[in-house]
Amino acid sequence: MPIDSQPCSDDSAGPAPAAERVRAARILDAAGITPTPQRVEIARILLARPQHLSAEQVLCILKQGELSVSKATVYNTLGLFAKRGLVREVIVDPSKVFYDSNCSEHHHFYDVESCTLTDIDAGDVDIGGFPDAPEGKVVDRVDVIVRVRSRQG
Amino acid sequence: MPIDSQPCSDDSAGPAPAAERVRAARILDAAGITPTPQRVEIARILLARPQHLSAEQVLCILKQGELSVSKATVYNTLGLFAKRGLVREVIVDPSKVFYDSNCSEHHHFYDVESCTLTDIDAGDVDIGGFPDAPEGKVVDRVDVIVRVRSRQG
DNA sequence: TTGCGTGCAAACGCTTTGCATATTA
DNA sequence: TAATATGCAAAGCGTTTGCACGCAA
Repeated sequence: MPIDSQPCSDDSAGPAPAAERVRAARILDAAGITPTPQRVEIARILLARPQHLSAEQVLCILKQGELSVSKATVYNTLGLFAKRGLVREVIVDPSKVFYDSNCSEHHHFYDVESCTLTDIDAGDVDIGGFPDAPEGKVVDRVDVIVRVRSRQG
Repeated sequence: MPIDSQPCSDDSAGPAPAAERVRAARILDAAGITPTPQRVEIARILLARPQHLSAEQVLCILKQGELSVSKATVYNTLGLFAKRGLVREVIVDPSKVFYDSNCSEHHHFYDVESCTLTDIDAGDVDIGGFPDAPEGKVVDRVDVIVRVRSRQG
């Protein structure tokens, strides 16, 4: 089980933070989520671009900023975002959940050595029909996970 | 997050235990695993038929038998079996790993409410080609997980 | 004032580890 | 005898929960 201690960094070279915060706050409003400072900051980080971050990574990036956000709030907020459809939980590693800010339909490569996710465009994978869901059940979501590793691991 | 406290039971109405143990011991031998009593018992339970059990469920079934097996041994053994290809780890729930005794290629329905896995035959899902694995990487395994829930969840 | 959001610390649950004992080859 | 396996309890780690405080409607 690889331990990824890759240092985190908020290397978003995008618009000025203030503008990003406004954008983030609008997204929260649209999702019916009260845009508190902590939530706006987390949204700003996570929704800046399509990416896959664990709660720990989000917490680490937050620590580099001015606003202090507790661990519990990070977990609560990420859970809330996921419930409201702002991000998607990606479950590929038993030791942690990744939050994916790319909400369009797509799939993933998962590098089991670096614990890193990479998107696979939905158009690049055809999934032929699969059997009907069990009686009384409806399909919630289909995940395709392609686990990769270094040659001759 | 649904809590499944479904009681466990070793309802294998198959061959007599003694014969099953012999079979299990042979499988362990073939995999180069020393067939100790604990390992044989776990193999007997898990490999009796295609099924998906969590470590906790295995532990629970073991408690109903005569042989006592510690929690640590269950985890060590399941991890060893997975490493040697006797079972497959199925990661669909952040809170626990399932061990799948069906090693032929196939995929899964996962009922997020009952935390239950059901096989989907590999032949029933066509996966059109996906992009090449990232540079220097090889595909280890492709998982398709169809998450299902009750109608109008 | 009523409710919601936050921070903190403690609790939780699954899994792993350390070490002494027991078993296997 | 040398190496491996087991049991037990404790430690780890990601995540959740309980509760008091703070702030907005």
